[in-house]
Amino acid sequence: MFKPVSSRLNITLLESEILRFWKKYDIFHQSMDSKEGGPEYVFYEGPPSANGKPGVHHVLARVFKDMFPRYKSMNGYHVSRRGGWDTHGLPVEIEMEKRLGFSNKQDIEDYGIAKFNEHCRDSVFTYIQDWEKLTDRIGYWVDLDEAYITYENSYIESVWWLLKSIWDKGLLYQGFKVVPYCPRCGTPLSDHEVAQGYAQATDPSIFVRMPLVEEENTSLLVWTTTPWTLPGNVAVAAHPDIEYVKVALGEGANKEYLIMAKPLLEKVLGDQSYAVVKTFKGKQLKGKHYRPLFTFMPIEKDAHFIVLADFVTTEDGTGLVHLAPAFGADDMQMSLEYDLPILMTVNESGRFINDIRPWAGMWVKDADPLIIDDLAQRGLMFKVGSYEHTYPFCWRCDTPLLYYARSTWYIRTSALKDRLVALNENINWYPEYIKHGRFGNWLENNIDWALGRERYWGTPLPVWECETCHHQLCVGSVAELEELTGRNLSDLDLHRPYVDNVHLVCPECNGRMSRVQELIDVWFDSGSMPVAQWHYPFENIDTFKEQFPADFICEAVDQTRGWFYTLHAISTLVFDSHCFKNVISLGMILDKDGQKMSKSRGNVVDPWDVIDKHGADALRWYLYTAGPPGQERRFSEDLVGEVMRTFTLTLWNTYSFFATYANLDEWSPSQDVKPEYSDLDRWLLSSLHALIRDVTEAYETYNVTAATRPIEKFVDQLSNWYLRRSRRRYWKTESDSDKAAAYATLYEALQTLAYLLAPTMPFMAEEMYRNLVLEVEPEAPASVHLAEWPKYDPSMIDEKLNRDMVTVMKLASLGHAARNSENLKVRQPLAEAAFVVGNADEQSVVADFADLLMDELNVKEVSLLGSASEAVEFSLNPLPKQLGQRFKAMFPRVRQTLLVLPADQSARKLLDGKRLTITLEGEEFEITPDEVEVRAEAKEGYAVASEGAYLAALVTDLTPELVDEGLVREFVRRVQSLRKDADLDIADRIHLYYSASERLTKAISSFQDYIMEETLAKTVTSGETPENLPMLRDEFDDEFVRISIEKI
RNA sequence: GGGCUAUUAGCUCAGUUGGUUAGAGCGCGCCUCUGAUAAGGGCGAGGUCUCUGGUUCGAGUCCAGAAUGGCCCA
Repeated sequence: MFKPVSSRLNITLLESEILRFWKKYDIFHQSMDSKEGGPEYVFYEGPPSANGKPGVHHVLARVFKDMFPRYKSMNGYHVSRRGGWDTHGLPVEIEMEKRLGFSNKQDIEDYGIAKFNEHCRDSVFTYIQDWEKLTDRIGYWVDLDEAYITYENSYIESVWWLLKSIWDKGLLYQGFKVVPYCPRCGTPLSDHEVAQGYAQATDPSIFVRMPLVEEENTSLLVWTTTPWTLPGNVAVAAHPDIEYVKVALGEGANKEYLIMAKPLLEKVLGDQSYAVVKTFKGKQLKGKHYRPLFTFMPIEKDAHFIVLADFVTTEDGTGLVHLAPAFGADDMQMSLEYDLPILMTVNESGRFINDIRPWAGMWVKDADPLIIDDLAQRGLMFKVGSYEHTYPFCWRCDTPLLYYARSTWYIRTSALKDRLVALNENINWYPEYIKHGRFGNWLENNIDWALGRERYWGTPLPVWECETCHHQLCVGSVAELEELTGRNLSDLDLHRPYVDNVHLVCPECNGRMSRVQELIDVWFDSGSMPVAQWHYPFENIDTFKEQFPADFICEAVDQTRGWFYTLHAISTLVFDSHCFKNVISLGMILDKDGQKMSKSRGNVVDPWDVIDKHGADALRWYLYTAGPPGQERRFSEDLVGEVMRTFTLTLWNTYSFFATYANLDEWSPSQDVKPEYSDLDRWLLSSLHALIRDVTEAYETYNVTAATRPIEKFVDQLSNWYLRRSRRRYWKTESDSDKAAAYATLYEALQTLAYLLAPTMPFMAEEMYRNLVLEVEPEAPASVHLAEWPKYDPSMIDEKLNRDMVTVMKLASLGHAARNSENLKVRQPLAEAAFVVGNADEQSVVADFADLLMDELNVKEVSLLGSASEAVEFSLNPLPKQLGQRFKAMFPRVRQTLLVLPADQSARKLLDGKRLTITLEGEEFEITPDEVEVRAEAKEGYAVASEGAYLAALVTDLTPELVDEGLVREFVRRVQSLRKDADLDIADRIHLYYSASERLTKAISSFQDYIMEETLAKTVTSGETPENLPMLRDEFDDEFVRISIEKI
């Protein structure tokens, strides 16, 4: 016996029971332990940070992460799924600053780094319970008890080891990074802060001559709005593909040549007269040297020549851009590319340094007019004006921000660009376009990783520098630090400020060494997890080797340049290996109007609202099926409700139907009656095995929609076609081989669905499995998640049968349409339905599925209308695909020729499988039946419906017997609804009493046996009805009836 | 400003190597079926496939440009 299944589903109750069951028997750990010794499948959890509440977008990532480990586990793989938490970084600090009411770094220093960091450490798990609860509730199986935590000493030590490896390869270096900087506050501003302070500003707009060294009397014309940056100039950038010109201006002694971009000639020179001497592409300027405007500072490297850059535009200026690497991000980038010197002409207060003699100590903006004068006096100023634009100011003090180079640490990832690109080829991306698009482009244009952060709560950069001789060394472990200091540091917290208090003796000069101030980018933390989660190489050496690289990772698309990149970069740098083999990059979740979900918009959907209402499975299923995973998706609770109605409940009720009737019949998979499968059964099983095949294939290629949507379609066909057409087979009293086949087929389908749904709807699958499988097979694994993934049997798949059933469905649909067109209710039996089908192949379906069609359409007979039929008129539809490909440009004429042929006659030929011959411009062509569709239409006077090559026609004449039978079916339906209203059980027997009008009474008595069978009536009595029984009166088709039933 | 991506019915999405009448589900209206179902079936309303050019006998599909949304980076 199966556990009874109510047709009413209480989803939250069901899911909570299953959660209890999983917990009680620790099924999650069993699912790992039981596969010990099997092949490893490696999954990496991208660590979330628990200092904010989890939202529906976290659910998205988590359910996608969950399905593949579950699938692989069912296929015999051992999948350990270690959780992790990201705990460092600026967001944590900002949250804490807010709470403590701080507004800048000085506040933190005054408060004390130790105390501040202690608060940060405490705050990172503020919402950990929300995370754990939600993770558990949605059925995401991940090992949070063993989760790695990025702030732990062991984790940091592994990160140090990685940094040391990179240091040893000479790839960790100190350089400059240009940041928006407030000279008054003495601090860089974050992007967020900069965005608050944009305002309209007027700056000088000057055009300066930079004379070329090797071309007489010829200057580059260069534009800038920041004259104070000119003493820092080291190069000029031109666009490689823009056209430049050399123009001649002036007369006699004033004659000179200028070089600038051609499209900007008019704008810059206005109505001055000039002559274009030469036109050429920007790339031809590359490497030409010019005389520096200023020579205040000594320069050791080659400088003052033309470089090529894509960021040069022809919107403003001259198409030649002055580069001062200390004061512009693009400029700095070019200096790395061309190895240019970096001239720090300005100090941290925004004033010129002493080397800049005429203006030393002057606030740079004040120096602008003086610099302009100086250049003008030397004949280098071509034109002076002013320029209005938006410019960022400090949101605190309104000082104009300077873009200013600060010393910081970099990883020279650009040195390994080719490896980064090559190793990306080993990765399977889903969606595929990310590989060579967003990610590949990013790698191709790789720039060095700016690693340093001047902050407090994070992994300290383990570089010590000598205060005397500036010798630097990188420390890769606590043991190494102990050796260098000769102290026991096993209790040392590796965070600031404690680690800053560790000083070393310089091996070069015996001076005192201190740690540099910086922390590292928090992305380096998470990108280190393959190594650091195991405290490799200090422990778990074998485990690390077994768990690297990952088979599968999955996060949202915003991680492309975040975690995906840092994983890839670190493993390329340290191991020369890719880090993950398969990756799914998920689209973002938007609200129902396509807007980004954000707290400020107030459109954030709380996952709990959805889960409490529709359950975790429905939410999961929605997320898998709603659209391609890589695409952003609009989310609303209603759409999850739709999953519930159209999929979950359909499946549930099929399952409930099965359990109910199987129990009534005491059917079990081991019963002795040998099943005799019908075509309908064979069709369902054929579809089922094709489904197993397709879903398995989809999992193997990480195609989530293909692994889920077909299941939905199958369930729809199972319920609304197979079961609807088979219902009577379960109702009938005798337990024959046909009934056995019906049960066996439905059972196999439902049981298989439990397995196929296990990775995606773990709750529903568990419920079905435990009832359908465990109840009859107590030795089976206790959970579907411990069971084996089903294998398909190719011999069960009958493609022809699958196609035929599609045709049958189409004919049935047309039959219904035909009834509808004449307002003929399905309850009214008709004498005959006749069909036309498109081609010879399909003609057998009408005979093969005659019973099914008769039953579905409530007709006494079905037949096939041949090509000779009088009832049908044919026309030709030349098929553009076939004929177009064959005749190309001739197609329109071929089509015309076919359309003017005598349609009826040609169609009959084609229907008999013969070819047509047409003549076109004196040439003869044979047209095959595949190239023309024959369309059928009924002549007047029949109830018909047609679509393309298919047609259904109904014989509408009614005999008195057919009318009687129709009346009886109306009567039966009313008895049934009375039974239902009276809350009778489906198997309850009744006494049936009625009184009715004369015609109906006659009909009822002549179909008495049929009525008794349909309504489970032991007796049918006409006349007076006993008192106090459920009763119904009704009128239909000019007849009157009163019905009462009595439960026996 | 740059890169990537998307835009098809009121909503959520399909749409094969280009094939002439662009589909499904939900929602809406009418009808119908039902002792598994919160369901099923039929009909109907609802589309300048974001726009502009181009290639082609033929473009939702290919190419170029633009607009708008999203993500990332400046």
